[in-house]
Amino acid sequence: MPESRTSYHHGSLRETLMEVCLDLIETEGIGAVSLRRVARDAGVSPRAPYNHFPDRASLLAALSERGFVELARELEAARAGAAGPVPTLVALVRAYLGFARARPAYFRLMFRPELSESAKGPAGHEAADAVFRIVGEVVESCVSGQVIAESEAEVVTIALWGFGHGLAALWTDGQLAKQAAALDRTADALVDQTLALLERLLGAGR
Amino acid sequence: MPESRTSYHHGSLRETLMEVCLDLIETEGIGAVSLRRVARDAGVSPRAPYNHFPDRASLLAALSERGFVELARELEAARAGAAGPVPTLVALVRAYLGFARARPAYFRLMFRPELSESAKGPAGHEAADAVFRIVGEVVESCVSGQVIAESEAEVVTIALWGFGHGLAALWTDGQLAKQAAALDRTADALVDQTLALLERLLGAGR
DNA sequence: TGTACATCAGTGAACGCGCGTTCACTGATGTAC
DNA sequence: TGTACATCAGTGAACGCGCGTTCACTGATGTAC
Repeated sequence: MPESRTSYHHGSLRETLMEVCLDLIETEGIGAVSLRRVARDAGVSPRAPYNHFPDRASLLAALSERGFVELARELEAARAGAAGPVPTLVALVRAYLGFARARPAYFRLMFRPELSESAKGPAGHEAADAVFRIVGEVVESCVSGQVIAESEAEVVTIALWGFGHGLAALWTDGQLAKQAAALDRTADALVDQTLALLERLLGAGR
Repeated sequence: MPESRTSYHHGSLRETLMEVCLDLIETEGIGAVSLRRVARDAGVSPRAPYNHFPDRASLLAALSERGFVELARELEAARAGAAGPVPTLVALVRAYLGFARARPAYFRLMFRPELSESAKGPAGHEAADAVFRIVGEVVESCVSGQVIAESEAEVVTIALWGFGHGLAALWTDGQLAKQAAALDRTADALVDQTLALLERLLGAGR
């Protein structure tokens, strides 16, 4: 993704490095990410990234944080676009899955503790908390709407998170496609049906 | 974990290398695994592992396969120890979570496609399929027991897998502990309650 | 509007390192007779 | 039971490589006067 550069200065190298890094994670995995490689792919000398990130870990941490911000944004959008407690909850899970599908590199990075956890600054933690808070709030609205018992709110939140996260992980790692093939289905269809099942289950509690 | 060796020959180096590798993954992450490092930790020269594994990828693939075999064994044990369709299904999920908790190194390795998928031989795929087959069979018995509608069997299987896998992943990656702390609970308690919720949900379908 | 100068964001060479893997070798073990 | 020999499973040095990071430098840009 190195757009050919005409001037000595790049203009937006920081941004380019982040994009290149995401591409690299997506196509070759996190193992392939090195600052040198990212620089090379961005068409810049090995030293150049150090003007924007103090070290390799910082680049990954910055991406992880941005991933959480993006995810929070998409969850907010899903919430805004849905009506009623249960549809909103399902929309949230759908958005979580859609994010993992559309941006697998972010998804992989965000939940890989050994690569970013320690390097994650307070901003990163805050972004991650925002995601969980949104889910919590929507579950809360389900409690108000008497779809979920108050005593179960926390555990339902965890269960939903696990459910969405697991499907997302299996999807981005190709496991779902493999099993779907064995069932003569596509992974997409399977996910859709699974979400429908979830909606029925939650609706039954109403 | 290098037991001091007295003889020139190690006796069970292959086994030792695999154990050392698991330890390494658990304590320092997959990124820390190199053949040289594993050899060093096993108290053996850098060349020694090549008498047992043709290359680095083979060691990881062998471990991944063994992980699936172990998981299948534990799921079988859980099935054998439970009575009735729904309790058996819950026992399966519990066993899946227990496996991830007890052997996080295996769990991480097994589902990391970029590290083992391509290198995985037919034996590896077979072991992975066995795991999914067990879950499928138990869901099938739920269909026979009229706990689950036949039309929903496949999608319930996927949903359960996603649920269990997601909780397991969040648990082993420390995410669950983080959120549990925010709720003034332990991750273990949260998982237990979530499994109880699952049991109630499945029971309601009876 | 020009000019001097500070600062920003690049280059390219170099460092030391651990890695995967290979080479030639050797101590220990097993087997045929 | 001994002995010659094949084979197995180690050692240790060496290779070339890409990596993270640093150094000294330089082209481009912004700012004070």
